[in-house]
Amino acid sequence: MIERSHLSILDQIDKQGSLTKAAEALHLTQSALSHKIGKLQQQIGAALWVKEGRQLKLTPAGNYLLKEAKRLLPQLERLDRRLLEHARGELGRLNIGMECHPCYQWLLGVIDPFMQQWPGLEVDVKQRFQFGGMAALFNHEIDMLVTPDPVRATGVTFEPVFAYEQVLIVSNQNLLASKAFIAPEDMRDQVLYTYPVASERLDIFAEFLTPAKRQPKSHKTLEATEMILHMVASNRGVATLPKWLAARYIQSLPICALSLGRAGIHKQIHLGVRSTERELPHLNRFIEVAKSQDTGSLRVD
Amino acid sequence: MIERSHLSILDQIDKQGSLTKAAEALHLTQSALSHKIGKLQQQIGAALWVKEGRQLKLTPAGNYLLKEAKRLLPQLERLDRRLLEHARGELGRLNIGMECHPCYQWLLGVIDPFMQQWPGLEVDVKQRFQFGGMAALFNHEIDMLVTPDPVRATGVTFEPVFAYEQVLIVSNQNLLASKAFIAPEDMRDQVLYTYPVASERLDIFAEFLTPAKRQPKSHKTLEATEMILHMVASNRGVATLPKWLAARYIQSLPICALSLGRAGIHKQIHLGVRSTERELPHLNRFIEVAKSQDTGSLRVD
DNA sequence: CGGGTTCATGAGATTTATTCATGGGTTTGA
DNA sequence: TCAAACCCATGAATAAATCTCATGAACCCG
Repeated sequence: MIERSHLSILDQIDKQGSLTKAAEALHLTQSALSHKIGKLQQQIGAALWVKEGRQLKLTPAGNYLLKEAKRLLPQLERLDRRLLEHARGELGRLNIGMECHPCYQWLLGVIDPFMQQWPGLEVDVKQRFQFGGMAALFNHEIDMLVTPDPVRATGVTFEPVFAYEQVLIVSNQNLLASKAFIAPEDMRDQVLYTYPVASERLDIFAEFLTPAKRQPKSHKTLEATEMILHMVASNRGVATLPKWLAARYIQSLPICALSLGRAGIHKQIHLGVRSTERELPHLNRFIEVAKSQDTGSLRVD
Repeated sequence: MIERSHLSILDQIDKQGSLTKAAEALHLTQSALSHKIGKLQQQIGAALWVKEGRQLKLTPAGNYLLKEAKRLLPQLERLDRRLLEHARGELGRLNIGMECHPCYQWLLGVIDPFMQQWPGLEVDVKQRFQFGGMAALFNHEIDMLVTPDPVRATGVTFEPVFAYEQVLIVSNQNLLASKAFIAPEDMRDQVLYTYPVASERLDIFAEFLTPAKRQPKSHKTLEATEMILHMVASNRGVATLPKWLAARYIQSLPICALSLGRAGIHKQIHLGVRSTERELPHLNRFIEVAKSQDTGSLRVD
């Protein structure tokens, strides 16, 4: 029976590079740890390490166990933290994951009214996932996924909550600024700024440039929305944003928004939850609040 | 720090219904277990059970922990089993999951040549998943998912390996047997037999009947392909099958196969793996073998 | 109200884990 | 090439934990 402590040992020996240092990290003597791993290997009937020089090197079985340790330990650590929250009397926590950068602005507008309606529930938002948002949902790392690209898979349920148009923002100085809408070939001479995301997951590529077999002059990435806007405002490039978000900046910056193609790129933000939890009252309420925001102040287009 | 043994305790008290019986199941005395849970609760600083009458009842925190236990324990048990396989010197195991009933016949034709090319690797096929095939893939319950409905999500990669047409099989006595192809309204008077799967996941509904707003006279489900064929042969209903699979039975049974719509419903079996493992030699090889089967003896249409 | 059942508790016995002390192998560099 | 530094293994002694036994209190049901 593999225990959590065994997984920690594998992990620490890997992290620290030697049994002696791992022992220290685990608040044990070198001897204690040596005894422990000896017993562990005896118990499972296979070597997990072999001595290579004076170092320990993983066997295939050890490698497998280490991989699983790195997958399972974070889940157990999360368990500890959430149990601590229960002990502190917190009602619970809603962990939200996001797979779309600009959704953050929208999400904030949903979280505020929700938290007022459901006081005591902690809300947390995560944006980075080792194995992607879907894996995080299945692993219970998050309870709800915010994404414009829902997935049809058993075990999760997605619900559209907010429709928006994805537009190109360009400097007023830019020659494109006078156009009624953008054609794929217009991008040929443009520097495109986006968030650092694989280009297959960027709508302007997936739904606009790639089908027309076009490319921008170059493609640069920036983390912060403000930086991207700054680059566009100074006419060093163009970028895509949701129209409602672009609208907030158009008044204060010398930029304008243009549809991508005559029809424009139309997207919907979806909220995904595990199907077994779809009817949980707080999740249900959150989705309702999110939908009602749709017609609220954010709806600028 | 929650240990595996703690999770087992939660699980057993839930399963057995009382601390005393759980103690027995865990090969402990009632006293030992009582001490253990006392200490556990002290350690995490929150009650997990309250005494209700002479029984124990879970608190919200306990309920949360139980839910996580039921999710994590199977993963740890799988870990034990696979480690045992390593100890026995087995090279490894390829766990394949399937989300489409009739794929089984096809899969067998792929597994055989693969196992010959890769002796020593155990292959196992699972068909039931608590939280769906995608969750099983993310949880490492399986290493490869066979499905006709791939999903675009980060963390997994799907690859088409086999194209087929989904056809309607009807008795030669059936009035439809003489038609060139089936129209949605033809189904109005038919009893449809399918595998027991949610109808949204059945192509004949999702791609044929529902878009045309039609329904069969009734919809019955059966587990076994042979039973379904028997019902069709005796003209008690109709069913859908991949064309290549139907072809195997058409010679020996009084049935015939018809396209659904003029164009027919065309599907592809996809193999999905975790993106991080896409390049693993044995998975790569399996996908190659699966693709090469495409042009092999199974290709009957 | 009494027998049967369930869980809790303290003290002592038992098992398990850890440390201490030591030794042997490997690498490094003067 | 040889000593110093580093790394891991082992056995015996010690410390800590876990478990059992014995017992008691609360509860349910007839």
